[in-house]
Amino acid sequence: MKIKKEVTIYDLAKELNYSPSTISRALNNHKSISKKTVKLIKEAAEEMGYRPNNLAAGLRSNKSNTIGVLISRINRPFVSSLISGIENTARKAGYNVLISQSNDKYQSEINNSNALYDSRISGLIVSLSMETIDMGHFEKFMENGIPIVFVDRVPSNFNSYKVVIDNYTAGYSATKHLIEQGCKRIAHFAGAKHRNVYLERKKGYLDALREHGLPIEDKLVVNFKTLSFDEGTKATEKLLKMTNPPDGIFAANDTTGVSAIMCAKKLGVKVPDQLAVIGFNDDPISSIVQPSLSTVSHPASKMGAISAKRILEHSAQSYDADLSEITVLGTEIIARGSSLRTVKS
Amino acid sequence: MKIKKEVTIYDLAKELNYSPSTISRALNNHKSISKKTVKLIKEAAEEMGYRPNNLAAGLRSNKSNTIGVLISRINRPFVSSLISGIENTARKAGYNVLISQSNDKYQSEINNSNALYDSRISGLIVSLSMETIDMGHFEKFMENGIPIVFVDRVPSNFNSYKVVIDNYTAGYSATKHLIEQGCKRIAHFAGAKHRNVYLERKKGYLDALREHGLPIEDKLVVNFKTLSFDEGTKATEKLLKMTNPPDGIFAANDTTGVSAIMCAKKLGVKVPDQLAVIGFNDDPISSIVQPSLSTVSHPASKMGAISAKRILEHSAQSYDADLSEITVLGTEIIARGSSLRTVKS
DNA sequence: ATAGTTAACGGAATCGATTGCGTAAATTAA
DNA sequence: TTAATTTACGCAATCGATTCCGTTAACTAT
Repeated sequence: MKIKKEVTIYDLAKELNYSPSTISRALNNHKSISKKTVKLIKEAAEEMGYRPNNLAAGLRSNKSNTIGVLISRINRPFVSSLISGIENTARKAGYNVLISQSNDKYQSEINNSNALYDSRISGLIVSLSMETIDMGHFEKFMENGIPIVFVDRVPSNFNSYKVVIDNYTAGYSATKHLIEQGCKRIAHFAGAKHRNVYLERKKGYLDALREHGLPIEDKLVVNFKTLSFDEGTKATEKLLKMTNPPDGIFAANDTTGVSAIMCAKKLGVKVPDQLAVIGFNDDPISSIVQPSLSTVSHPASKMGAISAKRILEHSAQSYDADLSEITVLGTEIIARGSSLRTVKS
Repeated sequence: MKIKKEVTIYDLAKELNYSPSTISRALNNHKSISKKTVKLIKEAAEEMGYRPNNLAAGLRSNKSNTIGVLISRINRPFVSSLISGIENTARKAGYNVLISQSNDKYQSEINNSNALYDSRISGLIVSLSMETIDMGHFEKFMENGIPIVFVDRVPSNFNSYKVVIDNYTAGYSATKHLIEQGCKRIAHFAGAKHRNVYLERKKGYLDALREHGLPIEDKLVVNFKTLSFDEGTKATEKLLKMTNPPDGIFAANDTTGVSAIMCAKKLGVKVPDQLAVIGFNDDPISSIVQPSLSTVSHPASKMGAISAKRILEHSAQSYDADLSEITVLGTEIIARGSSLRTVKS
């Protein structure tokens, strides 16, 4: 296989009897080059198969036009939609997207953040790993003026762009919804305490109970490690076999919400009449399970688009931007069969 | 915000009284630098916060250590698992992953392939868009020695690495499975004819019917445009309202398979006894729907890992590699409630 | 007609690594 | 002890753009 030599602006310069500077300017629509020349050069570039070298351009101009994404794992509905939103808006602006998954491991997050840094990304979009507490590995980005947008799973002790939903209100509303359906003893499937999303959903749950005069029982709050299906099944079994089982569950994600429904059905517990369930995220499985799982909408793609836009805006302006801008998106309760009771008990 | 000047190998050279070449070699574990010096330099680099500049290194060495991925859309279970597999193996080898989604549009695929090319990726992994027929936009990669791995949705008229499953056998086995369950009139939900995956599944379906002496009816083969849930629902409705409805459906993906189950239930058609259904992919929804959807396993993550490995191997060897290597992975029929009949009719 | 602008382009340094070639010192072989 | 290697590094070109400063010619204003 013969490997062709690539066409550079020097080749174009020689061919057209212009200097490389003029070629470069023409290709970038610099105003000091006449329209005629620009047209001529662009046509020749096209014809000769010229393709810019981003490595060279990035090295010199110190702009890679690349957004780095640091997430836990890609193959989950929320995350893949998030990335889809990022990629679509980045692409429209001519930016590339570099991805890396930490698999929820702290050390991987550090390594990956370094790898992305080494590629001199224009900005970083991060959803923290489950384990991450220390933020030291993000400081070099700030020091070098590379904007970071934390999305969904954000830190509380680090000042930077953030794009989140109102997890507290969502948790409150989800719980309130169950209360309105007549639930008196509502359990909660909670995630890692140090991750804002789970902490706030739990706070919303607790406050909703309090404000509606319902008792808070420690035994009804299950702390999950990974919020997996199996973990959800076990927790549900344990709850339903209590002498005084709950009549409602607010699960911090849809996976465990669905597991609760399926487990309850297997145990002969009627959903929603004996046990009402609401999840979180609006994953595809939530509308497939029978009865379909009530849930909280999570604008994943939109959050991705906004995050990317923050980076693009930041790159566009040379002056010092306000790095502490926080975007809070609203959510909606999606009431489905798993919680809508015909006769309220 | 003060922006720090980045530390380069020149800074290290000055600080340690070595030449930049020695610094570079030491950092890359070049054998001609003594162990002592390597250790000294690496420690100083660490301490001074040195981070390599991939743009500079890539420009000079003509290796970006980056894999480009070109897929239709990320937020689908198969694709996100595929990318997850790619990313994990690429990362282990110190490679970055650039992603781009065509949204199944031909022109976007062209634009994205150019964008990836401009970043001088070390290799490209492609799952073709629904629309793509012409392969011209991939030629410049071949001409410049950049390996392409086509995965899942591959071209028939382009010679390059390919990683696929045996769609024909999978289609044959899925259909045979329905036949073994007693189905006599089996419908097929088929995808775009020019995409290998759908074409071959259909071929397998047709041959299975033929070899088992079942008639082939045009009306039972539904050609889908996007294989979406709504499309599946409509098709199922139409089929079930025929005077002589099918007693089995082999759907080319799980989404339409699930839609068939749900539609049948709504119309009062018993699954699997009156209508047995099998899908394709083993998406999460397939094990959630009731009855759970029989399907064909699709080793998405493994295919991603293998694809990435092809690129890594190709980059490692300087000699001309055999570009036409095709990897065919096996699949398994996952028999679940939607097709397993207690009493075979 | 002359000075002052503007338009259109060229020269050359620069970004931060990598690497072929050269060389002095240290080590080994004979 | 001397020649032959080997070890451990330095020099300087190079990758392919971008961009700060000119410079020339055409044009405009007075």
